[in-house]
Amino acid sequence: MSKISFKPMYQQVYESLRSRMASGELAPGTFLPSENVLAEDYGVSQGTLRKAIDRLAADKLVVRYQGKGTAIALIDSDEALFRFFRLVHSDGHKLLPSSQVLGAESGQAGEDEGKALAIAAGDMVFRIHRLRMLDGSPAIDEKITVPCAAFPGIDELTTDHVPNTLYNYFQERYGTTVCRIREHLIAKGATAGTAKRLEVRAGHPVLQIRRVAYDLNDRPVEYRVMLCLTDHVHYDADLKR
Amino acid sequence: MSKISFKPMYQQVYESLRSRMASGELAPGTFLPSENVLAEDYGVSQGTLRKAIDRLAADKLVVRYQGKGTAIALIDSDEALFRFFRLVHSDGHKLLPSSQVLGAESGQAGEDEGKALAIAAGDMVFRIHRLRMLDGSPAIDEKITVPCAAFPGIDELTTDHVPNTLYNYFQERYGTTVCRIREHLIAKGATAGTAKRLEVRAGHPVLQIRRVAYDLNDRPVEYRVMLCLTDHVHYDADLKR
DNA sequence: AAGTGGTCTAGACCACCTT
DNA sequence: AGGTGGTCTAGACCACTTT
Repeated sequence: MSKISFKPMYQQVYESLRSRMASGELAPGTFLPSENVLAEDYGVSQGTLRKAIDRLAADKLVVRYQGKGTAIALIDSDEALFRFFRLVHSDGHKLLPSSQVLGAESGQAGEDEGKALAIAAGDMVFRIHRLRMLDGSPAIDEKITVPCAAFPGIDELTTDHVPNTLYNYFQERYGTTVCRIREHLIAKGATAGTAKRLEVRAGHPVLQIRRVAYDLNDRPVEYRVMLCLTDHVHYDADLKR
Repeated sequence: MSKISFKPMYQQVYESLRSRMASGELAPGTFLPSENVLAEDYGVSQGTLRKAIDRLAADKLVVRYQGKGTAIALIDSDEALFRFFRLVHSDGHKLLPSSQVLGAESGQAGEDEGKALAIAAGDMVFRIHRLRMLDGSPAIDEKITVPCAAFPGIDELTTDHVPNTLYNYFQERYGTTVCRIREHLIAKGATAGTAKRLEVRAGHPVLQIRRVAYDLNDRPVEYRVMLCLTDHVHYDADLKR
């Protein structure tokens, strides 16, 4: 073994478990084998194995229940929407946007989409266009692009059957877990189309959020552009060093 | 001992070390006693003590050097500016803004400032107004408010002597370590004054970032409003779950 | 009672830095 | 050589959940 490739055991175990989750061998919602069993399997002590699971738990890929076991995290349930949703009402109260799907159809990836999703321009993608409301008035004009190759059969979705918690759908139907997103924010004037949908004049300042979502293998699985009216809402970022 | 107040030893040690850092007893840039010594002091095993320091290291409050010891993190040096600075050039290359101080004077806190800094409106504050440039053209119109009570003597700063890495200055002169910031982002049209300074027309869309910075005791120590031209720059947010 | 995760210990060996 | 942090082990005891 060459020296530069040395990795601590707990890291190897961490990576192994993580890739077994990525491959679908360990499915969301099920329980891991107990720490004793896993330690035996990997031929390490329980302490070393715990250190690996500590990292998975810190990543929130896994949830521990004392006395019961360790479960592979599900993205759905209670806070499905809010894990990656940083837009909050300025009054502090929660913000549960209803949404109205304006379109859902497949097409060929453009320049931007291809680059964001690490596919070739022209590859098949599926697009969802949706308008999210807040307190009854339109607040977010949202366009979502997803590579068909990663989600076979997704192009059969119709406007009336787009799930409103998409990441939950990815996980349940495709075993794809979104575990990281990256967002680029700028301020710009609303285009004519966006302005009409948001019921403001063209050029009205809107917050543009360009998001790329990554799965457990660090591959981009979704590209999303949101144009937000921030008159009664703001983007909340909390940076701990 | 009542049951509900039970805390694991490693957490007690973590909190103790953290508060000793907050009080200035453990100063930034110095080294902690060795793990063996600390374990002895606290009457715990080395493993338990390591777990406490693991958390401090995860918080980046402390840096470990194998063979040398564990140092209390300094905020200055190389990446002082970029730890909390999320604005990056759209071309990807780094962005080192030069700044031009437009004003630095004390005054009384207004409504917003008081609420953000958890002080009463009317309490003395010190304000810095500064314009940051990017590639030679103005890009950020920045107003900073700091409570005088937390930084005695800061009102003696003059326009020509405002340090450009403020958090570094807080730490070196006052022993105050900014360890967390919270930012609220919205898009809005530039006011007349801002527009003039940024050399755009009034109403031009700008990204407004309202930041509150917190010290180790979780007390707000700075309030900052940045108005950013995002024509060649964007705000970069990375959310791992 | 048996199994699970949660805490804590004592000790071994290693890699790295300093003297 | 001696001290520091980094890894790993084996075992103890506890709290919680299930059977």
